[in-house]
Amino acid sequence: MDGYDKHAFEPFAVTVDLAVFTLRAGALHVLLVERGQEPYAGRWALPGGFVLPDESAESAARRELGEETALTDVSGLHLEQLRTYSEPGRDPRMRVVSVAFTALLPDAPEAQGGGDAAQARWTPYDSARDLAFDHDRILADARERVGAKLEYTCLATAFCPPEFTLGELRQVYETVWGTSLDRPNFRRKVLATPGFVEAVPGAARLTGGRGKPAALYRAGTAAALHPPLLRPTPEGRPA
Amino acid sequence: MDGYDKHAFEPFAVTVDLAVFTLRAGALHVLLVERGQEPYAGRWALPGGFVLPDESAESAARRELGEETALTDVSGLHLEQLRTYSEPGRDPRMRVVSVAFTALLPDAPEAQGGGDAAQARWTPYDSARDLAFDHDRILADARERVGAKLEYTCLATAFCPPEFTLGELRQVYETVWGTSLDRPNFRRKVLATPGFVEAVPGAARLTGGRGKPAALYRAGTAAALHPPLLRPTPEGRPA
DNA sequence: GCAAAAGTGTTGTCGATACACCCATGG
DNA sequence: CCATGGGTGTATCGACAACACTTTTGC
Repeated sequence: MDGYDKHAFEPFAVTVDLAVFTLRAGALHVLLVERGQEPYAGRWALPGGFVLPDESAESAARRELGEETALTDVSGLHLEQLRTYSEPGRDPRMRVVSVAFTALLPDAPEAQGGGDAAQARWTPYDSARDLAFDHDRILADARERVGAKLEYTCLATAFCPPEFTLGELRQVYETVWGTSLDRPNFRRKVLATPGFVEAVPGAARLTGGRGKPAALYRAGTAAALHPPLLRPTPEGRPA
Repeated sequence: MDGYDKHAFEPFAVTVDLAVFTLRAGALHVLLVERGQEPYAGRWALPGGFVLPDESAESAARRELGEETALTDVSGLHLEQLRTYSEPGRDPRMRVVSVAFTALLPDAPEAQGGGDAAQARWTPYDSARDLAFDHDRILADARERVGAKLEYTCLATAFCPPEFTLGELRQVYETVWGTSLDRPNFRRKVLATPGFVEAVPGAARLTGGRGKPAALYRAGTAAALHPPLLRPTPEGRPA
C-alpha cells in the first residue's frame, strides 16, 4: 500500500457486472441485455455499469439491478459479490476492472430494459452463450457458485416469493441441481434445520390444480445450513 | 456496460491486499508490514500494492507475495481471491478499490520485507489488531474464509510442507479451528477421501522427539472434500 | 372413485464418534 | 520400562435414503 507519492498507479475504470438469476417455467433463467454500441454491438451481455465516484461496488450493483429489472423495492434482494475480473485484455478499448455480483430473484416481472441497454430479456441459462466480453465465463462462475451455495446456505428461499410451499422450495433445488429429491426426506431435512423456514400459521395454497393444499412458509433468519444439504452424487464422487 | 463514449467513468486506483497465513508454533500467524508513509505511518497493515497496467490482480498479488516473503518459488502457492473492497472512504486520499487475496504458506522463512515496506513480520492472528485502512475487516473476512474452507476443501495441505505426517495435518485443523479432533477418526477420514493425500512409500519421520515415526504423505490432486469434514459443533448448532 | 399432491411412518444401511488396544521409538 | 505419539480395531449411535402409507383436494 505504499507508493502513493510516486503516483505509481494507472487509472482504471471500475464497473460492476450482474448475473441475475430467476426460475421461470421450471428452468433457470438469467437476465441479459442487448448491447447498443460497439464493442460487441448487438451481442448479449450481463447487465452492469460504471461504479460512480461516491458509491461502493455494492451500491452500484444494487442501483443497476433496480434500473434493469424495474423492480420497485430492490433493497431486500439477495446480492452477493462473486469475484473481480481484471485481466488486462478483457475490454478491447481500455483497462476495465469489473466486480461481478450474483443476484437471485423470485419469478420476476417480464418488463425490464429501463437502462441504457437497447433491450433486456430473461434467457434460459442453457441458451445464454456467446456473450460480450468475458461474460460467458462470469456467468459460468456465477452459476457454479449458486449451485454450490444451495448446499450449505439457506439461499434457496431467495428464489421463492415471500410465502412459498415446501414443494416450491424443493423445485428450486431440483431445477438448479438438475436432480430429483425425495419429497418426504426433503421436508424433514428443511424443517429440522432451525431458522431455515418458518410456518405461516393456518395458511395453505393449492399448487398443481389438484391435490392437498400445501402449507405456506416464510424464509427464516438463518444464513448457514448445518448440516449441509448435499446434492446427490449420481454415483462415483467427483475428485 | 454502455456509456464508454460518454466518458461517464471516474478513474480509480486498483490495488491488491494480501492476507498471508502460516502456522508457527501451533498458532495461526499473518504477515504484516509496517507502513513507512502517511497515511497510517507506523501502523501495521496487510502487504499489498498497486496493480500494474499490464497485469491482472492475480498476477499483482503473486508478485507482491514474492516480494514480501522473499520466497524463491511462489508459483505453486495457494492464492485465492477473497473479495473486493470498494467503499468510497476506505482510503483518506483518493478512491482506491482493493482486490483482497488469501494465501496459505507452510511454516515460512523468517526474513521478509524486501518490498517498499519499512518492515515485515509474522504476527499471531490474535495480536493483529488496529491495522491501517480497513485491513482489520479484510483480515477478519480472510480468517473466516480459511476456517470455513478447511471444512469442504483439501486446502489444509497448503499449510504443510511438501511432505508431512497426518499428525501435522491434523494440527492444521486443530489450530485453525481451535478444537481438538479424534486422531484415529481423523486419520480414517482423510485416507478415505480419494485424492486428499497420497502416501510417500517407505518414508517416515519422527515428530515429537519420541514415539513411533509417522508415515509421510504428499498433497493429493483433489480440490473438494466429499463428504465435508465438519468442524465439531461444541454443542448447540449455530443459527 | 380416481388422480395428484401434501404429509407421516418405518426400516435398513452407512458413516461418524468414542473409545480400547497395539506398535515403535527416545530417554 | 515408561512416556509419547503413530496406527488399528470395534461397538454404539444417529442421520439419511428408500419406500409404504394416509390425507385432502379437483374432476
